[in-house]
Amino acid sequence: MVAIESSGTRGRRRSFDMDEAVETAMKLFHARGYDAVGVAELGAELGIKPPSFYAAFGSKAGLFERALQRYAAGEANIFARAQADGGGVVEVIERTLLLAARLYPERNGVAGCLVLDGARNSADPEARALTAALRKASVSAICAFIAGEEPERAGALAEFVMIAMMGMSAAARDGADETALTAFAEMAARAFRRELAAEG
Amino acid sequence: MVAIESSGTRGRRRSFDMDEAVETAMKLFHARGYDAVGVAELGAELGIKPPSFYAAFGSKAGLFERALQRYAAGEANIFARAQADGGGVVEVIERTLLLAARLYPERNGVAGCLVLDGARNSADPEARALTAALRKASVSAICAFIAGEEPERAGALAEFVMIAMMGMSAAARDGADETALTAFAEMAARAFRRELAAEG
DNA sequence: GAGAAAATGTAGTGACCGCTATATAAATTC
DNA sequence: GAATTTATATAGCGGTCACTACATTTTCTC
Repeated sequence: MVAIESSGTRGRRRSFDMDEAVETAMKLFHARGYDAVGVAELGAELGIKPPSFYAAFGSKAGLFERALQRYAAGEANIFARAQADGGGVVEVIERTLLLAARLYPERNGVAGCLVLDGARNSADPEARALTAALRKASVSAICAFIAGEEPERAGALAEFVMIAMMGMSAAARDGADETALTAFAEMAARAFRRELAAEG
Repeated sequence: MVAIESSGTRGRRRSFDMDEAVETAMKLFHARGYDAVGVAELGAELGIKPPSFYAAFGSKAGLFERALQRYAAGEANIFARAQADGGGVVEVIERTLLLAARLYPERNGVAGCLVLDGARNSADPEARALTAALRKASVSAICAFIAGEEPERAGALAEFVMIAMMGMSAAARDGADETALTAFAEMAARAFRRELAAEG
């Protein structure tokens, strides 16, 4: 018999698509937060039963980690996108803030940032640690970038940007629309520009 | 028999102090969020068993509502405190932001604002609605105050303050200390001052 | 004291939590 | 085909969730 589709690995083939499952889980976690999405619901939504779930992802936190990786690697990595378009510190930070204002408002039940708010108030230390690590990496990247022009105040300025993003994410999850967030982002961007210009 | 302490109402007297119980519940909800604090833990911490709990508060959300009222009526009502000290819009808003930076950092396991983050990601719509109502009242109060000097842009400016507070609360819950929050608050206050001064 | 009213303690409700033991089905290599 | 490997389905684990039925104790009014 000729194998129609040989995968090279033996054993029964997975009956569901991993990427698709992680994508679905990502949306669910993003929409309602880590704790509010149960394994039973994930299994039902993904079309897989508990044993397959745990064979594939190890645990609920394991799937959350994959969802976070997918999130951070995609278009939700706002600072990376803003940085990719080039320009100086002021331009990139302004683009970062405005992009957040455009991406955070609710769309299909999803609002804010998964990294900033996905595990907020979670009772699971593992889930909190996963998002915390990504936040730390994010603020470090922003800090390093700013340090290229302003090494002295890079830390405080990066913190300013991060806290502003946290505010926008929280506000978006509380229902703020793009207009409101953009108004905030523009004020924050002006503030950043002026802080950088002062005694620079 | 002479009644040693007649309460005027008949029936067995409550064996615990209501205010004390609400205070304890407030701290627990504030520290870990609404969903992460169970009725069993509340009962154990408050020293009351389920039937007394439900007789006194009606439900877990009922106790949360009392905790929120206590919180909003106390020293955590930052804007009210800043406003009470008098001064113009710029002074009051600056005081508000700086007071938040001083109050939000972790102290005894409690960080950030109960109204802003106490029910974040909660699966209970009632708990979310309770905090949402207080947020709405807060931003309305700030807006009305700003409108006294700047009726045109009061809405956007109040939103700016609110979103900045949300950012500080979230950052505090993620571990930001007073130094970091104060740096942010000062930048936000300068931004507010300049926005108000521009074409005012 | 009798009766009513309010709070209490004991015990347990059904539902959901994340997770797993066990057996079976489907794919491989030999 | 036999052995191995992987994924599947069925069923259920102990634990916690918010909440309650029921009987008892305490305190009131009369």
